[in-house]
Amino acid sequence: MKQEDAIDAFSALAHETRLAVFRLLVREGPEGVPALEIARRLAVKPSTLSGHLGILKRAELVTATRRQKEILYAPNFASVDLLVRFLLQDCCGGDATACGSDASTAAGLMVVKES
Amino acid sequence: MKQEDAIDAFSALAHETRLAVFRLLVREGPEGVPALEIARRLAVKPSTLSGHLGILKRAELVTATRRQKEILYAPNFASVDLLVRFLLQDCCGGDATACGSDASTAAGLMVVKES
DNA sequence: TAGTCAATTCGGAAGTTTCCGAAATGAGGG
DNA sequence: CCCTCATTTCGGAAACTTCCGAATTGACTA
Repeated sequence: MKQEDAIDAFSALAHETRLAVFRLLVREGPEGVPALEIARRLAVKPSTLSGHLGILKRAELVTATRRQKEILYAPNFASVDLLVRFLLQDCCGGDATACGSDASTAAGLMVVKES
Repeated sequence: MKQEDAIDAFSALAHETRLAVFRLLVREGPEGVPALEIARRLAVKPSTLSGHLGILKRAELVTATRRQKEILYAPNFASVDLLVRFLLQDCCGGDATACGSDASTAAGLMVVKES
């Protein structure tokens, strides 16, 4: 992952509506939710939502698949995983025990990094 | 964690210089690095960096501690952990096996969520 | 092919973020 | 107390982001 891609992903999530969309999709799971249903549930105008979905899609945080007339949006968990790994890469110069000592929860993320 | 806090954190990371600062601090570990050394290593003007460090600090992604004349900045791993948990909260309506099926790496993040 | 429903594109006004030089603040040491 | 060095604050111009109505595209059905 390049820095630029990480910035696209963080920018995409750094917005009230887009973060709400992503979390809604995470809750709903891999099946996906149609654009217009997302718009209705979050009380956002369809044209506005379309722009936001485009940004999330370009950042590869969501996938879009057509089902008849509708387009279903679903979260891309693999991208979140890559993003977190990128953020914590080479933590403490590679000696992960050095950061685990003061933040027990961070150790959990280190395990992810190693897996 | 409130949505607003998550947006502050994602916005903070959604910038070339700030992301580079955070990753530098992750690599350096919990000891911390003085502001002016960060500025030098990333070739950023001190006044510009100061604004960026303030944004990272307000988002609670870094901590600042004084050591004599210098202020040492260090990453806050616990906040990253909270942020990822917030993002993936109630994944697949609570049935984590539903998302693990198609993205093996995502399962790693789910483990974090459960720990 | 015409009709319908779902989703996207476009324009442009309003708001927000970014940058850096110069000046100000703050902490120590002599 | 004064000096020095580290860092922050301020201003204001340039660049980017956000919003939504109207028009458009695209896909399925009859």
